[in-house]
Amino acid sequence: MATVSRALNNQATVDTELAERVRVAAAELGYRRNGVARSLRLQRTDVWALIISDIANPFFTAVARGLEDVAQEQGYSVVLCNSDEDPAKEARYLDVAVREQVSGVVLSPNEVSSDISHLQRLGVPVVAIDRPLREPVDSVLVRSAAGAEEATTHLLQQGWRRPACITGPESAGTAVQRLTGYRRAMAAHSRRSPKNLVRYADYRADRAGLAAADLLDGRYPPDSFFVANSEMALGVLEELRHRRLVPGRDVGLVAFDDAPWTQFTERPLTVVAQPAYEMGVLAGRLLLDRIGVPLDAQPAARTRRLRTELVVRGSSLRD
Amino acid sequence: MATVSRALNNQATVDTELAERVRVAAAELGYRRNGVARSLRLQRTDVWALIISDIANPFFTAVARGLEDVAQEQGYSVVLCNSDEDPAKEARYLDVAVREQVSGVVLSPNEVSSDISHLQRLGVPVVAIDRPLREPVDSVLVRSAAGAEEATTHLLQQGWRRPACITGPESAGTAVQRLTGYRRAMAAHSRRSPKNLVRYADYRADRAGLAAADLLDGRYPPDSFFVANSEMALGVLEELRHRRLVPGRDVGLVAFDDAPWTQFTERPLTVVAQPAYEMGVLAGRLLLDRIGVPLDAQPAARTRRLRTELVVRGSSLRD
DNA sequence: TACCCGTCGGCAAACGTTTTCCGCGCGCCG
DNA sequence: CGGCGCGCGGAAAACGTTTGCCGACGGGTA
Repeated sequence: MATVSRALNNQATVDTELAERVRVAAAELGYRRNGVARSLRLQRTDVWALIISDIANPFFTAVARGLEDVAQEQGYSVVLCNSDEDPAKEARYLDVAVREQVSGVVLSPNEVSSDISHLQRLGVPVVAIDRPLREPVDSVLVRSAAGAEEATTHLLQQGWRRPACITGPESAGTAVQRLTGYRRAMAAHSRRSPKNLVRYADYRADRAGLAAADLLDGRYPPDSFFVANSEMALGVLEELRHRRLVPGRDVGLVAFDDAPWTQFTERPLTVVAQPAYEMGVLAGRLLLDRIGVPLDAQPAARTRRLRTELVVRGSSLRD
Repeated sequence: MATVSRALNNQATVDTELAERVRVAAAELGYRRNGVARSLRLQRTDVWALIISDIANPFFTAVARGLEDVAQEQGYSVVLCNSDEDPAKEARYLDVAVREQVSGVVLSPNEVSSDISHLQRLGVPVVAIDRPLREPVDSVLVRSAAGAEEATTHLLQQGWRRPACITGPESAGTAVQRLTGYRRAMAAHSRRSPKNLVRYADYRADRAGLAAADLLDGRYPPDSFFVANSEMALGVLEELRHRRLVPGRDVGLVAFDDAPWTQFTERPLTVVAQPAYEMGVLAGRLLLDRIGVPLDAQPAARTRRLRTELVVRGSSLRD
C-alpha cells in the first residue's frame, strides 16, 4: 500500500520503472483513488470554490473561465456556486466550502459585510472579486468609480442634460462606487444635487425597469441613464421600448459591464467594459500565492484594481 | 461522541431537550462537523454535480437555477462544472464527481458517446439533460426535431424560399435532431435536397458567423437562417450586420433557444423557447427518485421530452 | 568481511465522523 | 420487588488514504 501510494503521487523515492508498473496495474484494475479519504488524510482537496452572485451575468461567466484556466493548469478543479444575490445562499455555500475543505475560495460578496472569518480562521485562502469586503483580504476589483465617472461625463459631453443613475443595492460595494463616480461627474459639471435622479435597484432587470419607469414618471424626468450593470440595462431597455423611447435618439444610455449581446440591440449599447477574464486569472494567481504557505508566512492582503474601458457605441449619442 | 453525533443528525433516539443543549454547545464552541470525514464514513455527500457544456449559455444557467431550487429544498447543494464543449474537460469533471463521491450527477453531454459507465458501476445516479446519451439513462430532453421543424416551417410560410440551417457539432445529439427537424420541414414543402444550405458549427458564435459568411458567399445563397442555438445567433447577427443585412427585412432569422436579450436586438429575434427552468427541476426530481434506492430496486431509465414553444418576433417576418 | 546506501514493502497511526454493541440508571408497571 | 423499556454514553470498528518507522535485500565501497 505504501509504495503504491507513493508511486501514484509521483514521489521520488520510488523507482520510475516500478511506478510505471503500478500505474498500469491501477488502470487495468480500474482503480480510482478515493478523493474523500485522501482529503481527510491530507486535510485539503484539489478543489477551489468560486461563489458568484449571479450566474446569468456574463461578467461572472468570463471570470469563471479565467479562474478555471489557471486552476486546470495547476491541477485544481473549480466548482461554481451560485448565491443568486441572496446572502443566505452565500452563507450556505461558504459553509459547504469549509465543510468540504476546498483549498481556496473566490467570492464575489453580496455585501461588504459578508462573513468569511471562519474560512480565515482555518487558513483557507480567500480572494474577493468584483466587490470589496470590509475585512482585509486579497481582492481583485475594477476602478468602478472612475469607470462610472467616465461614462457619466461622456453622457454630459454628448449633450444630455439630466442623466439619471440606476445602481445596485446599497449593501454592494460596487453599487456605491459606481454611484460615487456618477456623482463626481455630475459635480464636475456643476449639476444640481442629483438626488432625485438616483435609484437603488438590485442588479436585476425587473427592479431596474421599475426604477426607470419611476424616474420617467417623476416631476423632472431624466433624459438619459447610467445603469450599473448589463443585467439591469435589459430592464431599462424593456421599459424604454414600452414607452417607444429609442436609446440614442430619445434618451441616452450607458451601462456598466459588457455582454455579448450589447452590440446587437436596436442601437448598440455604449458600455463600460471590464476585463473579466483577466480578473479571474488574477484571482487564481492570488490564491496560488497562498496555498500551501504556512499562516505565519502569508503576505499581507493585496488588492489589484483594474482599469475599465469605455466602449462608445450608439446608445449614448444624440442623433 | 455517539450521542452528539445522533443529536446533530436529528435522530429520534435522543431526547429533544438534550439535542437542543448539544446544538447550543456546538454553536458556542464554533464546532462544525467535518464534511469530508462524514462523507468518508457515509460513502456519500450532500452534493450534486451539474456538468454543463457552456456556462455562458443562458439556457444552462436557467437549468442550473431549476436544479438548485429542488436541491436546496431537499438539503443538497449543487456545484457547477463547466466543460466548455471540451470532451476532455468533461471527462475530468466526471472523474472529480466520482472521486468526491457526489450523490448525483446531472450532465449535458458533449457527445452522445460520453462515458458515464464508471458512475453507473458505482451506482451514482446520472441524468442527461438537453442532449441524449447513447447509454440508457434518465434523460430530460426537449422535442428538438419538432421545434426545429416548426421554426423552419414558419420561415417557409412567411415566404422565405431558401432557409439555411446552421446547426451544432455532429457529435451532439441536439445538433442532429435540430437538423432533422429542419430537413423534415424542407421535405414537406418539397424543397430540393438542402445539402448546400446546411452547415455544422460548434454551438459557438465565431464558427457560426463564419458558416453564415460561407453560405452567403456560395453560389446559391440562402435568404434566411435557422440557427440551432442563441449563442450562434449572435455570430450570425454579427455577420449580417457586417453585410448590412437587416433580419426581418433582408433576411429571415429564427434561433433555437430563448435568451434575455433576444427581444432587444435590432429586430427582436424569433426563437424556439425551451422550458429550461422546468428541465432543471425535472432533472432534480429524477435524481431524487434514485438517491438512496438500492441498485436492484432502481426504476428503468426514464426519458422526459418537453415541448418547445415558437415565439414569433420580428426577425422572421418579411417587411 | 563489515558497512553503507538506495529501493522496497510491511506495519500502524492518523484524519473525524457514524454506527453498532453493550451496559447503566431510571421510572413505570405488574 | 422484579422485569422492562427508554434514554444515555462509553468503547470500538469502519470508511480509504498518506506517511513515518523499520527491517530486508542487493550492490558498491572501505
